[in-house]
Amino acid sequence: MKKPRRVSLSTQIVEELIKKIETGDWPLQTKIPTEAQLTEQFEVSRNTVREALQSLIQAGLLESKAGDGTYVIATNKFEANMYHELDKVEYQEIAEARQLLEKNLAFLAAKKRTDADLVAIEAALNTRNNPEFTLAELALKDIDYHIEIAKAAHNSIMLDVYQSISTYLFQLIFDHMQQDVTFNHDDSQQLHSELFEAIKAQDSQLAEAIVARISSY
Amino acid sequence: MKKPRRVSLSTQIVEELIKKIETGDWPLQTKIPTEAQLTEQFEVSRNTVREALQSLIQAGLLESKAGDGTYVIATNKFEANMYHELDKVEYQEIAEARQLLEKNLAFLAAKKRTDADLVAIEAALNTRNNPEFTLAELALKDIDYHIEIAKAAHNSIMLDVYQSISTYLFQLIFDHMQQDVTFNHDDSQQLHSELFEAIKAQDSQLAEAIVARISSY
DNA sequence: TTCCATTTGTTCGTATGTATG
DNA sequence: CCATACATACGAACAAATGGA
Repeated sequence: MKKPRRVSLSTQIVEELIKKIETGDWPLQTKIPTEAQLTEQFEVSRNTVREALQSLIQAGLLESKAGDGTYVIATNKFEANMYHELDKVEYQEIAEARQLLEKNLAFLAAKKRTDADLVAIEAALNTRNNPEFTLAELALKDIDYHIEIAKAAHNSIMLDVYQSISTYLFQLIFDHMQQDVTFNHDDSQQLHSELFEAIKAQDSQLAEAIVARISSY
Repeated sequence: MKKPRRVSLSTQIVEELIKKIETGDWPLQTKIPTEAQLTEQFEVSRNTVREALQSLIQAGLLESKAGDGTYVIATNKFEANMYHELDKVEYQEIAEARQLLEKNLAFLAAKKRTDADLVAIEAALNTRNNPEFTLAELALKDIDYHIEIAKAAHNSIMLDVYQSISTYLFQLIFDHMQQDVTFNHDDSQQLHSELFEAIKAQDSQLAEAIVARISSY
């Protein structure tokens, strides 16, 4: 009843544009093609293109500037609703939010992970545990690992939230590793492996506790 | 820098229509004039009328039915937000995210609340505990109360996240209260008062535990 | 600084499709 | 089947803002 059999052209274009944004083809701050270019690409009228753009502007993903162009200002619904500019937020707040979210996500992942999730998480873990990595590389892989866990939590809202701040986590994790003279590669690996095992065993309490140890490391 | 730039015709029409709705000229369920009539009345093209109507449909104040007409379904923005229709999956995810975030926020608030925060939280609590409220009003005040707690957590990221899902929370909380035949106004008040006391006493563990009881209610 | 090409913003007219009663 | 009303789409024109020459 509620499903329009025919999807309007502007809706189809909205889908295409969202794909570009979510896959990272058009990262934050990207100036997207002009309306004229999109008109040509999609072979529709400028009005139809504008209708699609208007939807995304309304949703808070795009922002248009007269005489200039249209820019990507958020990559998902949740980022769009954030009133604050993430890059102006206090370092300490990001660190705190990170720890809380990672605890929540590990808890959920342990409860809800599928076998397929386990495969993905283990793959990320093995990549992360490459001893040849520099600290910078390790920080990136660390984020990848936690994002896999976030996916296993099967809650798209929490995943969006975590991904929104993950961009800013790199600097945080990297600095942490560098400044902490006691940072130990092997201990860190050990903890992350334990986390995987807890999720595998579906021990959500343990998973949460291990994340707390990782974060306060 | 915010100079009063020219107002578009469609924006002017939006304002006229809102006036009609808010003053009660067009009460709920009113079938408003057809696009053709509005075109004539405002002396603009049908496109311009449609653009204005589209804004109000997006805002949730109007609803249009092809082949029939356009109807008033809410008379202010607050009502409009109540009409958020959630599918089953989103519903579950929001409920889950809500519980986790409220636990996190209560924990942080208990640790970091200032005396000024306490005043604000207590005021929201007292408002919430008005026994004359209907369930709908109670649901709204409930959200206000939790947002005050979120502010006391002093983490702008977590606050943003919570506020961004709070628009969806009304339906969630309202349904919960309505469907739960065991829902007890007094018990609910008691728990919320206990939560306030725990935050006041800065007992973060207890605050978190109470939220868990509230959510699983 | 002014000027200009580019780009988005607004508005109109028109045609055709789709849903309702 | 038909009249009505909304839905979608196209084309065109001019206005206004922007950034750079």
